[in-house]
Amino acid sequence: MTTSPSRDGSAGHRIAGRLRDAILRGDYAPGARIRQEDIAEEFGASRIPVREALRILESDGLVTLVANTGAWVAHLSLAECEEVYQIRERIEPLLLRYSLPNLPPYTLGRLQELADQMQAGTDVATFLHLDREFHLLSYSGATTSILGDTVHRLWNSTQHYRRAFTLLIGPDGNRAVHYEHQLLVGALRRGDSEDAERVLAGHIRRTRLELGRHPELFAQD
Amino acid sequence: MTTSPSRDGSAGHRIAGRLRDAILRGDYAPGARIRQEDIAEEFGASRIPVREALRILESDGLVTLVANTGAWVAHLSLAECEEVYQIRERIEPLLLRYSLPNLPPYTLGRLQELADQMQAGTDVATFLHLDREFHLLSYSGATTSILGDTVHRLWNSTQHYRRAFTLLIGPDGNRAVHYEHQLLVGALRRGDSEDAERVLAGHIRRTRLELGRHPELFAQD
DNA sequence: ATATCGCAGATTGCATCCAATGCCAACGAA
DNA sequence: TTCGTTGGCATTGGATGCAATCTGCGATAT
Repeated sequence: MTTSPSRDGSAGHRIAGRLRDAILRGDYAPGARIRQEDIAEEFGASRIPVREALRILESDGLVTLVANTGAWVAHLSLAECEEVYQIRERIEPLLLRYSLPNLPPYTLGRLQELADQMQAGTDVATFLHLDREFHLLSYSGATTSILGDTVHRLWNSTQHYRRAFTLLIGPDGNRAVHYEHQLLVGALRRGDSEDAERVLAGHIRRTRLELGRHPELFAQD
Repeated sequence: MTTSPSRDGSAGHRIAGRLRDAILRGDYAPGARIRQEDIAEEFGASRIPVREALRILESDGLVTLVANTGAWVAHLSLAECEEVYQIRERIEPLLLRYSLPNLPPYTLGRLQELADQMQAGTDVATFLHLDREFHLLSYSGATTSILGDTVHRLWNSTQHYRRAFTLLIGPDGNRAVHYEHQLLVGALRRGDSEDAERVLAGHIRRTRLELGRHPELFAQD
């Protein structure tokens, strides 16, 4: 009774979770319209929990709602995407600092595994999955509530462009990514918070600058 | 047209706005329970738009929802509040940097007015209002979407504790606040973004450290 | 006396139906 | 031909009623 039956208790949350996965997986393109009735039918529910789900996803930054008009899969302009990366560059090192003292050896080992696996080379979909797991796992020691949620939101809202970018240049398009991952794991294993923060900030910053060189990813339609 | 003024957005948004003001004004204490039916009756609406409003306020960080159980006015622990200030310390200078180049002379003059007015001394309620207007106005030149919203959320979620703290030490409890405001306006008028960012970061940091000396503001019940 | 089980009241969650709003195409006038 | 208007249609927003779930109090057994 205290386990987790109420986690996905409400239909609204269940629908939100499934929709979130679908959007993050790329099943819906940014800017695509979402009709309440379609989703309701797809999940065998009425439109009330669908509206609930859309609200949740809006607060996640994955959906844009316009009153009396409809819902669309959120899309970012290049400027907005760079903005997100600027925010991440400043707060993810902070989150990492909260996390580092609480990372158990097992997790540090797993991080090394993930970095090695990415460096060894994989397909794009796997790389995206591993990269996401790598970074979010490095934050898993943090017991923060607001900061962790905020970072999650930022990751989600840029997931699509991260995929588009990786598809463009390939999972090995820039070796620096792997070097930075290795340096980050090294700093974490030494417990060197300061160095880890610096490497991470540089990692995010470099990604932002690379993204800025590909405005075609943000073409409006 | 002859009906009620429901044209300014959906009823859910109207209710959310009114509730938000009430919470920020302190009409509801953190941790207080919010029953859907009470709010619905108060606004002469059904519970559907009330739930919409509660969702909006949850994404604002002002309300905590628990499935099948209810809604409460959000309350922060000291650790969470310090966390919010750590985030603000890192991203508000960034927002200020986006804003500064677009601040018109009129706004700079108004900022000077506000700083002077606070320094001249007022009651607590007025000080809180002026301080909020001052800082948010200094960000008004920024055309950012995500960053501005994030900062707004953080301000809202800590508003209650800012009020409690100011009530405790008075609007003149620490002169440094006014000096920092004056330094900030000076840097803004000179267009010195770097200095403005530094002053602002210090301002937020000092406030965080002061808050940390008053854990009694966060007593749980 | 204390802990546990169970029932009743209260509260939230969801489905159905109806109203309001926005979009769009067809029509008419300049 | 082009612009403005108007009507219908599709979609979202809201109210009511009912089902599911949780909290609190009381009874009972140990």
